[in-house]
Amino acid sequence: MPELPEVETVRRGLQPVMEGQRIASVETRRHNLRFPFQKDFVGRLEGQTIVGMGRRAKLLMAELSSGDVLLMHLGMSGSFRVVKHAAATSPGHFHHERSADRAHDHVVFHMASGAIVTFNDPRRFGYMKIVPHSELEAESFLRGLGPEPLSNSFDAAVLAAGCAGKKTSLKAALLDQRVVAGLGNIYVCEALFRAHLSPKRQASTLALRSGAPSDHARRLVDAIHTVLNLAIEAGGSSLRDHRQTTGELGYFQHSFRVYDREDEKCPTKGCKGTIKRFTQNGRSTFWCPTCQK
DNA sequence: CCGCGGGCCTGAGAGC
DNA sequence: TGCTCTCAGGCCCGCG
Repeated sequence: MPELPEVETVRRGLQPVMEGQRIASVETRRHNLRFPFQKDFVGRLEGQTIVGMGRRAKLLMAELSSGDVLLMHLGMSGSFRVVKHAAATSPGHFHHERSADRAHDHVVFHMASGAIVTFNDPRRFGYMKIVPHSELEAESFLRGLGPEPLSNSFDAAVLAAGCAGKKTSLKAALLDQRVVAGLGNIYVCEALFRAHLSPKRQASTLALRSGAPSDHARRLVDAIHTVLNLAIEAGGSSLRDHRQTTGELGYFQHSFRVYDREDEKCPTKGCKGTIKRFTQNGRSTFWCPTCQK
């Protein structure tokens, strides 16, 4: 499911019910997700206040008053849901507590406010890990991540430098979280389409030209910014698993220009091409061979 | 450094 | 209905 826009959508949904709130209790309903829960996982959460709910790449990061940080990754099928709001703040929005007992609800957060938040993950590729704030820099899930694509630290020069010398395809480079952090298969396809760049192009062709980033790099950065911002505004893309924390679907899938649109007419004005699909690095690439060069 | 295959899991959809 | 097969938004490993 989740690439940067979906994770950001989840973060924005969790923030009002978790940030500034104390965790009363936590249930783990199995011993593992992708990895076994750490020893005393629950004990390090209960009683703590969530000072901030942040995001880095596809990771949610809940900063705790203890100085620990709870890292949460949605894997392929993970989702969070606010199943009950704080009693005092939204008395009209009671949700029956049975909604906290759907299949694959693996972790349940009971906030001191009365709010209940569940983490559901059928495939269990997701994970949670508690790391002391002072050890974040050494944390393997964070170390080596490239720039945040929507931050000031990401621009055409940075992207070009990240692609320099890479013999792999441009698509593979964009999926490499060390080059830019947070893109996945959908948004890479969509950004390449919007930039009119071929997924097959060698990544190094975006490299600096006599010290300045190429127009291609500029176009691609613009396209990445545009598609991520539009997707966040739409609450992410729901192909199967992604839900907002309210349970609503995201709706950016209706705005896909190439992803999952094999055999459709290319939406580029004046282009007579047809959207094609092929396998690249073991994953489906959707593109228009006529206008992506 | 790179591509590839396999693995981790479950569920949805297609075809028979 | 039900079986079998393929595929899925992520990511890691080992191999050649």
